[in-house]
Amino acid sequence: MQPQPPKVSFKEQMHQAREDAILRSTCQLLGVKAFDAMTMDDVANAVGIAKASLYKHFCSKEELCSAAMVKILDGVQAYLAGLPPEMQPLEKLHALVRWSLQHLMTNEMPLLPSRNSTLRAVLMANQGYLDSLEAVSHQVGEWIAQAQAQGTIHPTLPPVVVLYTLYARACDPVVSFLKESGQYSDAEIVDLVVRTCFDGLAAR
Amino acid sequence: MQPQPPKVSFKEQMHQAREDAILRSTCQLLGVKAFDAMTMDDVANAVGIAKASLYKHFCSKEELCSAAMVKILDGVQAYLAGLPPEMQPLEKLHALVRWSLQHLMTNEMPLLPSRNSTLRAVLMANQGYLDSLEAVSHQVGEWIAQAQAQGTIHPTLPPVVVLYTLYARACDPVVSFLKESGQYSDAEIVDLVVRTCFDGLAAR
DNA sequence: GTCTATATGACGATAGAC
DNA sequence: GTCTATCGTCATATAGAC
Repeated sequence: MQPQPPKVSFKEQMHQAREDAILRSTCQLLGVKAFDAMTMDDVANAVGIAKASLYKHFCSKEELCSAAMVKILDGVQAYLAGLPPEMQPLEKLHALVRWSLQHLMTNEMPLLPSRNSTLRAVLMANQGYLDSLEAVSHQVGEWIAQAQAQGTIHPTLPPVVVLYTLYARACDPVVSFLKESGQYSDAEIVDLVVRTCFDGLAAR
Repeated sequence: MQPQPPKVSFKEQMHQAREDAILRSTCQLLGVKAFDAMTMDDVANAVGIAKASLYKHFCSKEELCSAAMVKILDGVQAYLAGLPPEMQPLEKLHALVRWSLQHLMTNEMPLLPSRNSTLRAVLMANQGYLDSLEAVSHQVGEWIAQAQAQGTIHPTLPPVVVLYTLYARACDPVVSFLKESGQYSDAEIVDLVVRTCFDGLAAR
């Protein structure tokens, strides 16, 4: 008799698939409502399972949301790793902001929780989140340094200011406001925000 | 017998003073925690009165927070009206952003509620807030138009994008992150954020 | 593991004495 | 108008049957 990896794997696959579905729903819900406003009933209904079943996968609302956020960060990390190596550092930073804004446009969970949010406090207490954030920040930090060395990002700006300014686009309320005004397409809004981020408001 | 305005006025002054204290505490609390996370007990404790007394002034949490926000907007309006007329439009816009950021640094309620917040939905349903916001926006909109005519704000940017981008500084998470990093003074942080807002990240 | 049903606690709002 | 005490409601989390 051979060992039976597929049989064990099937059960685990089901488990994993359910967990993914839970995390996907959580990410979408957290894009639409704040941490405090989102209930575990919301998540259970969105997934189509009973609330009690959620707690078989995640022992608390905090842990669930932290896991969802880590999933998002892992997605960014994968996207950044897949950018063509010949791309210029400034272009890679552009791509990062575009990626953030496009996900913001489709109401997914923001890459960065906005200030004063309960979610922020939850995440800052979660080591897994901090580790993932550090990994992404390290990669982005390299590109910032390279862009400053090349003179494509202003060299006198502290790198950490550049980093946070880029991250902040991921929860920029300008996007929602412009979207609600109905005057611009999603693509136009992304272009406009990317432009104001890198080029500023003042005339050159 | 003459009419007695001072006597009536005294009682009203007490009432007004209490109401101001309630609004001040509310503004501070909403700077530190989100609408959902702030409780009426928090407000009552901060003011030093019983929770039931709050409801003699404001009939609901929503109304209280809307009033607090209108108070903030009135403060901006007064500040903007007091700017010297000889000031250039671009400088007035700089001053607006500085004002927002300085209040953000002291953890007061953001001028603009961030996306997905329950507070945003509450405010959008409040006519008094919308009126005050419109008044401020009208004034700022004039300066934006003037600055674009002078060529000090980039003329091809839609004015509404400029307006929202300025407003968004009032809830910019970059401020909290830089403040928590402890590397920069409050004044330096304000300078850096004003600079990235108007001049962007890219080298000129 | 999934479900229904429930325990527990928190918060918005009010009743009623002073 | 201010207080203490309380009600009604809702959300997190769990118990226990299947």
